[in-house]
Amino acid sequence: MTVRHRRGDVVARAIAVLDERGLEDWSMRRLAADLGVRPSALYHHFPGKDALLAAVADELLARGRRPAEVVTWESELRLVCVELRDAMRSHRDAAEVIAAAHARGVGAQEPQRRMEAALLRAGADPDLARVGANTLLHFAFAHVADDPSDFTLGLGIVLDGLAARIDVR
Amino acid sequence: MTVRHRRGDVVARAIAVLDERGLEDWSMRRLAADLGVRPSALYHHFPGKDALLAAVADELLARGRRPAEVVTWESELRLVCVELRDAMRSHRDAAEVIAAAHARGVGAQEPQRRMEAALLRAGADPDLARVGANTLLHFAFAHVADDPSDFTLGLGIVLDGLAARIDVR
DNA sequence: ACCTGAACACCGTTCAAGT
DNA sequence: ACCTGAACACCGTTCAAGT
Repeated sequence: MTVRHRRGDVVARAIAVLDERGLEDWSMRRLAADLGVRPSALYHHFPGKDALLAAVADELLARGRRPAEVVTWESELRLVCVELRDAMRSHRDAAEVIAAAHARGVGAQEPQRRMEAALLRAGADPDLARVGANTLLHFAFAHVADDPSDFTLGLGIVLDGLAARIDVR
Repeated sequence: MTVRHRRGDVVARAIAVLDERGLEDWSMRRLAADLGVRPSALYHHFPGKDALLAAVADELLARGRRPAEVVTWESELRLVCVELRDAMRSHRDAAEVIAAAHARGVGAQEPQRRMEAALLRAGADPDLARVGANTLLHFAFAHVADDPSDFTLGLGIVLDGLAARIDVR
């Protein structure tokens, strides 16, 4: 008699193990044990550890999305950054998981695309939109641990710099 | 007959192994083999892997420092960011090593302190100096892989935002 | 001061085979 | 579709002992 899971079960349990143990102590073997399954069984659902953690990152971001009515481009950028920040604070070591997936180009790509699009709509030229989105994204990555007020202050600094460059053209 | 090394030899060889194999394949055991020594010998020089890699990070930053005559606070901040960027590009995976050491609070603390001091001298209040230094530091971390022109553009965005907040007070 | 020898408690991944 | 069993090639770290 064997235990049987679906892909979604595995991701959900992976997040639970993350909360219980932290990323440092997260392993394919630990997750398998937690699921009551042999390590090799995980490779039926995912090609490897990186892919599994990328799926975790995407799931955390998806959970954090909220329907939004957005008026100005600045408020849209703020919203994406705050959503991202909240996703990164939603579970233990979520920030590392999301940043790592993004760095490998294997997940967590959506926030960047949304911000780049918003900047283009605002009238930024393609270079500025790309660099600006990247700057904001990494700003959010870097300041997960800050006070909300520090986060807002830093975000304002970057947005002011962007606004100055958009108005000038 | 045994091979004998000093702390500095170990760090230098650690950097060489990083260049040859990359961080992914860097291990205490691999470094030990490279030095012609048993893994346990490394624990005579360093308490563990994290401490050894923190020493690597500090060495890479120290190598990248150049004597500078600086006039404006903006040019000083630019200089620190460029030095940091250069250190992060000086060897394979140097960026990850430096960022990880900084994140653990175990090394690579100097650039941040220099930038905070520069901002204070420029007349920023303590909160702005702290947050600004952090923002710039993580900006540099985040944009190692960018074109020099993208790096300069993004840096300008952040510096403009800072300048606006310093002038206003 | 610097190193060996030997062990402990782990890893990620592969693959033939089972149901 | 999902899992087992068994193996391969690794990890970081500790510690008594050697020179």
